[in-house]
Amino acid sequence: METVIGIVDNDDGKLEDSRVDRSNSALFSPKQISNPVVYKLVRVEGDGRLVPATDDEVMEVEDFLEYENSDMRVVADTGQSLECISIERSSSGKLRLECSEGVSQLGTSEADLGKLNAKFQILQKVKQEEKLRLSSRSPVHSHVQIDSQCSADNPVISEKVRSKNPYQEAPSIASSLNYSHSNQSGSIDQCSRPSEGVIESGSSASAVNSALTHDFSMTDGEICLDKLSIKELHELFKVTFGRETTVKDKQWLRRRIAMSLTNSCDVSASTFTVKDNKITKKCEEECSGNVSAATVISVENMDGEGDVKYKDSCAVEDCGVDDNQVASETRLENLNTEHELDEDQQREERAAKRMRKPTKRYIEELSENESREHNPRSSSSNKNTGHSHVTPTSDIRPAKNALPEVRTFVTRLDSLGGSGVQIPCVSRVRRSRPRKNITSLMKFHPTGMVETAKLGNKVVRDHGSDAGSVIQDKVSKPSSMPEKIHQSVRPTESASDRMSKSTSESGKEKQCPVIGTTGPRQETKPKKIDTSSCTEERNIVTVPTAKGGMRRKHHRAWTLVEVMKLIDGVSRCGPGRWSEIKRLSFSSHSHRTSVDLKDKWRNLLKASFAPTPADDGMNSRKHGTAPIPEPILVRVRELAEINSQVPPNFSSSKLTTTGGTVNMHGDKLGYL
DNA sequence: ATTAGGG
DNA sequence: CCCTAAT
Repeated sequence: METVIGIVDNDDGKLEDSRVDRSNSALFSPKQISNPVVYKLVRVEGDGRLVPATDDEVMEVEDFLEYENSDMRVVADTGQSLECISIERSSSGKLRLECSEGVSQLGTSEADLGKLNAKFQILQKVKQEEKLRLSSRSPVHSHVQIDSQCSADNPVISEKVRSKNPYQEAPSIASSLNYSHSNQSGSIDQCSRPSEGVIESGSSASAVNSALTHDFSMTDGEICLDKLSIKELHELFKVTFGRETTVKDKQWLRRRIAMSLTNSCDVSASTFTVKDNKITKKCEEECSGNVSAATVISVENMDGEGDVKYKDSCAVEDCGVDDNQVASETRLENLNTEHELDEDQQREERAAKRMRKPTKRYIEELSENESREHNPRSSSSNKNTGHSHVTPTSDIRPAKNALPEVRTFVTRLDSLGGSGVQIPCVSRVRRSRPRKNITSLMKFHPTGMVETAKLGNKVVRDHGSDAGSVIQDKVSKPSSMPEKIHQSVRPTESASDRMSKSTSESGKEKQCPVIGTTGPRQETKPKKIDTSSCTEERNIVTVPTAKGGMRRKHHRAWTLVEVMKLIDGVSRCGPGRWSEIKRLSFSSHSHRTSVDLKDKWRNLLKASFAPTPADDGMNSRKHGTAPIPEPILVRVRELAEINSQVPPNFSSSKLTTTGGTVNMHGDKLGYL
C-alpha cells in the first residue's frame, strides 16, 4: 500500500515540498523502502490533482529532512508559520503525529510529545480493549468522507475507506488519514492508496494510524482524559503546551489537550461531547472509522451550515443532527478560544459555554491554533463575535466534491464593495495593502481623513495590544466601528505583506472571481489560507514615519537555527548571494527575505567582531536576547575573513583571541 | 529582481 | 526591520 502525502502550501497552492518515489530511495534506507508503507510526496494542485514533485521541490524537502534527521518522516513546512507537521513511523511501528511550531522548537516539542506519549501509552491498552469491544458490539460506519482533494483525485482512496470492514478489529481498520489544515500552513492530505491488499498490508500501517489518532481524541483518549483529575489535566496541559493553565474547566482542558495531542484536526466532536455517553460512543466509532471525518466535519461547519455533510461523513446512525451540531459548534468554540488560553480563564470559560454558530473565520483560527499551539491572534476572533457571519478577510470554502450539495460551498459576502456579491473565497489574502490604503486615503480624501485617521489609530492600538497584552486586545475590542473599516484595515494586515514579498506574490490577491454558484468542486483551493497571518501578526509594532504615515514593523526574532542556516548558506554561496541562500536554506521559512538575511548577516558580522561579545555578559544582553553562542560567532568570523569581509575597525585584534581556527585562513591576519 | 547601505 | 538607491 502506498501512502501519498501531499503538502500544499497555503499560498496559492504553490507547493512547498513534495517528493516522489525516487526521492524516497534517495532519502531512505532500503529497508525502509521495503516497508509496506511508502510515503510519497506529491504536490497537490489546487484542483486536487496529485503531481509528482519536481527536483526542485524535492530538494527543498531534502533540506528539510536534513533537519529532521531523516526519520522516516515527512515534514511539511508551512512556510510562514514554520509549522511542521510530521508523520513519523517509529521503530515500534507506532505512528506518531507531531506538530511543532518551528524547527527550532522541534526538540522541545518532541520531548513534550514523548512525555505525553509515555503517559498515554498506558491508556492505549485500555483504548484498544475498548475499541475491540466497540467494534464487535456495533458496526462501525465505514463510510467516511474524505477530503475533497483526495477524494477528487483519488477515488480509490475513498473506495478503500469505504470498503474497510467495519467489523474488523481495530488494528485492521484501514484508515485514510486526511488532514486538512485550512490554515495557512496549508493542508496536508494523506491518502492511503490501496494498490494492493489494502487491508492486509495496509492494515498494519493504517491500524497504527488510527490507533495513533485515536489515542486521545477517540474513545480511549476521551475516556482517559475523562478520568483524569483536574490536577492531572493541568499537568498534562502543562506538558502539552509548556505552560500552566488556570482553567478549571475540565471539559475545556480535555478538549484542549486532546486537540493538541491529536494534532487538533483529529479531535473529533466526540471529544467535546463527552458528556453524552451515547455521543461518545458514536463518535468513537466514527473516529475509528476515519480520522478525516473529524476534519471534514469541521470544514463543513465552516461552510456555514455543514450539518448536512457532517451527517454524511458521520456514518454513525445514532448521531442526531443536533448532536452533531452541538458537537461541532462546541469544538469550534474551543478552537476559537484556544489561542487565548494563556491567562484568562474567564474568557475561556465563557467561550466554552457560549454556543454560537461557527464562522468560517473560526475554522481558520482553529486550524491555525492547531498548528501553532496557541497564538494569540489579534482580535479577529473577537471582532467577529459581534457579527460572526461575514468574515471580511475571506472565507475558506472547502471544495468538497464528494458531496453533491452545492450549497456547501462557502461564499463570502463582499460587503466591502457593498455590492453584496457573493464571492467564493479562496484564501485569505491581502486584499490590498492596508497601509497604503490608509495613507492614500488620508492624502486624497480630506473628508474620509477623519475616519481613516481614526482607523489608523485604532489599528495602531491594536497592534500595540498585540505586542503587549493579548487580552486587552480581545477584550477591549468593541469593534464599534463599521465593519467596512475593519475590513479594509484589519484584514490583512495579516501576513500577506511579507508573504507576498517573500513568496512572490504569486497569490497576489487572487481574489476569486465572482462566481455566482459554483459546483461543489470548484477550483478554489481551500488550502491556501494564509495562516502565516497569525505568525506574522504577532509582534507587529507600528512606528511613526516621518511622512506622517505609520509603518508596521514585524519583529521575528532570529532563532539559532535560522542563524545557523544562514551561516551555512553563506559558507556555501558566499555572502552577497542572499537570494540564493534564501532559496537554499530558507525555502521553508517563508518570511525572511533575502534582505532580511543580508541584514542579519550584517548584524552577525558586527556582533562577531564586536568587542568581545562574551565577557561582560549580562550587562549588555540582559534583554533576553540570546547571546549568540561563541562558536557561531567564530564561524561567522571565519566566513567573514574568508570573504574578506572583515569589518573595517576590528580587523584582526579579536581574531587572535578566537584561536586556531581562524588562523587556518591565515593570510588575513595582520599579525602573521 | 537583487544588492548594498543607511536609518 | 524598513526603505531606497544603484545595478
